Amino acid sequence: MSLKPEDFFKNVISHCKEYGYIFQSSEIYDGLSAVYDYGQNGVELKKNIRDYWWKAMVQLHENIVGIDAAIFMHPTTWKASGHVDAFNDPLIDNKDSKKRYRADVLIEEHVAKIEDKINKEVEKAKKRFESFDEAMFRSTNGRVVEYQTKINDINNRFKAALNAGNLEEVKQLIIDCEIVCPISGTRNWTDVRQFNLMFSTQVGSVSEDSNTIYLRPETAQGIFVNYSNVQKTGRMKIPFGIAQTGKAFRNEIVARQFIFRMREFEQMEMQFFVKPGTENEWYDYWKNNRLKWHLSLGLGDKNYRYHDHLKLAHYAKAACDIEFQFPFGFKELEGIHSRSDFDLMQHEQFSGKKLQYFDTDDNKSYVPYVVETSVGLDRLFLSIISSALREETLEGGETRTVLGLPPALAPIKAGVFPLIKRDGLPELAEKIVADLKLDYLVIYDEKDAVGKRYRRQDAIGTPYCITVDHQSLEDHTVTLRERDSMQQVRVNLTDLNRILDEKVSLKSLLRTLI
RNA sequence: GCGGAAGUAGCUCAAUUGGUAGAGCUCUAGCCUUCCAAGCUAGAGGUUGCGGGUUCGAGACCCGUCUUCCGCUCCA
Repeated sequence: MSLKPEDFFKNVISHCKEYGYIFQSSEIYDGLSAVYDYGQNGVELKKNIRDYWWKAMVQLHENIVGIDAAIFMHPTTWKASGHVDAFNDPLIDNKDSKKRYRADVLIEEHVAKIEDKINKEVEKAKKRFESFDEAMFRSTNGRVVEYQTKINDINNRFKAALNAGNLEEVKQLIIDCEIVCPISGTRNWTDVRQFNLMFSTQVGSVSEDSNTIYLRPETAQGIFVNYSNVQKTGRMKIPFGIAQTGKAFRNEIVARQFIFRMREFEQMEMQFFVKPGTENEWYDYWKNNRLKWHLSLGLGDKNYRYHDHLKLAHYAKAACDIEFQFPFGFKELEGIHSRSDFDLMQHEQFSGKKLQYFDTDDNKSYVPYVVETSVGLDRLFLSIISSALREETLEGGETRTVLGLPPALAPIKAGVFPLIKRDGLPELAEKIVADLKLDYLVIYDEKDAVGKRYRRQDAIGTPYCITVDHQSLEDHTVTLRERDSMQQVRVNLTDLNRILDEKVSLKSLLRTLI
């Protein structure tokens, strides 16, 4: 593909729209930013990806079960998880440099500078006096006391402002401290805005107070709060996992790049509960296992890489991403995190319920450690569709647009065509459709020349086309045309089911994982 | 949120300095008959993203707004 990545990405987006994969949300009302709808083909591809993940996780692992937790959860869940506190950043922009800062960070840095000044005074004094009482110096030296008072004032004002949710006061504090933008050097600041990661809504009648609940920003907490339910009712023995797919919602500051970062998106997560001390080996196991799953899609091994996190989130002991080479560069596709016992401990503390596991081998109880695998279904969708789309130049200079989807994931498994629209060919084709549709989503098409029908199916990624001709009426054979090679073979009607089963069923993909 | 670019039929794009909104593909009905986007006939599809303004007249110029793409920023 000689197109620039930027233009190629535009092609992907318009192809998605043109062929019923993805539409912008509420398009007739000018759209809704960073929200997208899946069309008639998109919903099938997405469902197939989800099924493949689910079967690879739940069906192929005897010690993994699934759940489907509600999107609404008790508000305390998000206090326990850290989402309420950790994601309420006050933000401020410098109008000259166009740079955005966290207001709290600006103030903290300012305070740190004053502290530096104090330390310098202390150092100077240390050199000057033989016997030096640092505590005494700090509490009596005029300049140091002045600095310290300033720091205390700033901290007090800042805390009070944050607690009161008074963002104007935060801005005033930045102005009063004469904080300048490190880039532009100016004090030309915008107002401070609070950015909330979580969407909130009200339960019960509208006017009742303090019934605010959140739309979950991750599905994982639904698993953690059900840990005990599943462990007990499923008689699960550690190590075991709980899988879940579902919608999550994040109020991203900038949500862009098509379906890569959306405000409403679907996660596929699996939380694996292990004995403390064994988390590292399980972390490695899932790191390998998940990459193997991705590679099985056949999108090209060089399109994937690991990215180990150096800076870790508050709950994590180790974390890595599996990144994929999207049209706009390598970006996170899946995260594998060693979450320690952080989440279950937090929920124990906030709920007052024991979330422990009695290990019969050791004859003792403990809170299990967790290794998480978390993949974005929409990102996976984008990785697949963007690497599948290609434009080929055929002999004779014609071009054809092909969506080379993994056959097992393709929305429509086969197109069934009568070569011409008479002589009983449509009837036989309809009969084939009636038979195949019990197992697969197939499509009947009799409009236009057969070559055109082949191309139509190529563009939506249908892996096989079955064409009925006059010979079919005599010997019950049809031509089976393969999408990528455009090769045709003559096969018996009675073999169709077996051949499709081999080529396009999820089973064929799942087998590569074992 | 800031800066840049863009928005015309389902898709890809035209439309002279401001002067009747068009083509190809797609789609629908029919003819023809046929293994790789064939041909013919007829038809559908538009308040030029939306709202104001300037003008005798706006797709074009001005203002606002929405959406998308790119860059910055943020990202459990």
